[in-house]
Amino acid sequence: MTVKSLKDLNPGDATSRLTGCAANGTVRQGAEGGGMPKIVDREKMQAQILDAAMEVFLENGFHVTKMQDVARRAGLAKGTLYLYFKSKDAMLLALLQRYFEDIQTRISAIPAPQTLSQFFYALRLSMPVERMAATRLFFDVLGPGFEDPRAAQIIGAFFEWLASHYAAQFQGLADLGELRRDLTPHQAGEAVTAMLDGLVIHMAIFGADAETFETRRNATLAVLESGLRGG
Amino acid sequence: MTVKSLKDLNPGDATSRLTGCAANGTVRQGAEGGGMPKIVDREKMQAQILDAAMEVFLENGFHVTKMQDVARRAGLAKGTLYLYFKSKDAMLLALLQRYFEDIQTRISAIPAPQTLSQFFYALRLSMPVERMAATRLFFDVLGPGFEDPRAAQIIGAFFEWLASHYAAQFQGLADLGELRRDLTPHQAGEAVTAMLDGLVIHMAIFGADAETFETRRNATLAVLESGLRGG
DNA sequence: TCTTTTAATGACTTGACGGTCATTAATAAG
DNA sequence: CTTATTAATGACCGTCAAGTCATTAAAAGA
Repeated sequence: MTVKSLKDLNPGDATSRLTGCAANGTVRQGAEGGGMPKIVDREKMQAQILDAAMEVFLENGFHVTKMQDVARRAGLAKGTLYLYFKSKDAMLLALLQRYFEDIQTRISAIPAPQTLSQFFYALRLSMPVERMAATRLFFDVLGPGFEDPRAAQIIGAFFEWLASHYAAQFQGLADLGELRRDLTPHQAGEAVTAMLDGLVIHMAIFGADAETFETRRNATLAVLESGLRGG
Repeated sequence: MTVKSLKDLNPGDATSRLTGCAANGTVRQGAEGGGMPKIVDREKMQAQILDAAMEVFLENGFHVTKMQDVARRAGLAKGTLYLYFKSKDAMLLALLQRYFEDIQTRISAIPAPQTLSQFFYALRLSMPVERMAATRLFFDVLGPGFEDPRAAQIIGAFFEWLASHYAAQFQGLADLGELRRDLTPHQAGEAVTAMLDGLVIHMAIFGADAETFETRRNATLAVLESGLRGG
């Protein structure tokens, strides 16, 4: 909390020290003579720390988790974390960025559906049960208890992207006559996004097992599918 | 946090001191002779404190709000709060209980709809824009950052009730042929509950203005309505 | 091996806030 | 007014965790 105007998620020099980064992950800079320092790959270290952080955040939540916990999981000392992330908040923001970029990449890779049924089939696949844990984590960070608005911005931007992604697919389906005529693809995209959120969040609230979730999901998707086809 | 086994939301004697509470709000107990004490109505004080707490929690969230803030808003000293609530957590739980009992009462008062359209009309009314702030507050308290499971239980119980309430209304609509045949009223209730959650939560995430929300809501409800009618 | 430069460490500092309690104020009967 | 009883107060305490920094370790050229 209390982070106001981070320009950079990295501490130290604003300009990355990785300018001369080699492919194998080690770095070389111009040798001036005398002894040469220990070198690490900052990006790789940051990634490893984020892996550890994601694990413990998912287990216990952001606010409950201490930097000490992250350090222990990463096999480092607490102080070391601050060589790679300016603060706990900065670490979280980097983590969110990476997480949603990853989801976005995976969803983008799914080929455009030719029918509504195909669309819903893909939907189920891109919405794994494991996402429940992540959703619970985001609760920690979306409410007014988290001062930095960037967390909400990152997540919000993802949902906007998702809605417009669905809208694009619905445009294609509309051209094929698979979508009711009185809804714009854009509106349909928004509706589906809201629906999916509701599903996952319900799972998170109730701590429902996978089976309960599937029943609910199927009912919800059935309603949604015939609702989109038109009545 | 760290509240493990609260038996009582009230501090002090387990048996309420309000046994002899008069209708006007003051209390009398058997006089033994000598001077008599200053008396206040515990329930009324608790209600006033909860009013103040709700205000500041909605403005800033649960974790960010200090007991000092609640006290200031209530026009009391911090220590006084602990005469009426055992802890900050206990205060929140009492607040949640009251809030959801209130919503439940109001929703229960809506007469049973005779058509699907009527149902959705009532739905819009029972889902005011102001609820967005409350939803944001609950994020604070639903995630893994909040140790006490009772908060999630209270909210979860409300949604279970809501789903079954909708299910009962859908049963009636099914008898009138207003509902598709391949969905049980129970399933439809779950679906609608998930959908509503998604809507409100989206508002909270995006900080959307009322107009944006209405557009989204209308699209979503249109999909839902024709989805429930059958395709 | 020696030296230079950077990386890693964890005890310590700092600040914050939930909760307590000795003290003071208020009430009302005698 | 006195006195008994309860209510209210806010300085204080204990705890806890984020973030710092003087110190130590590691790497690698000379």
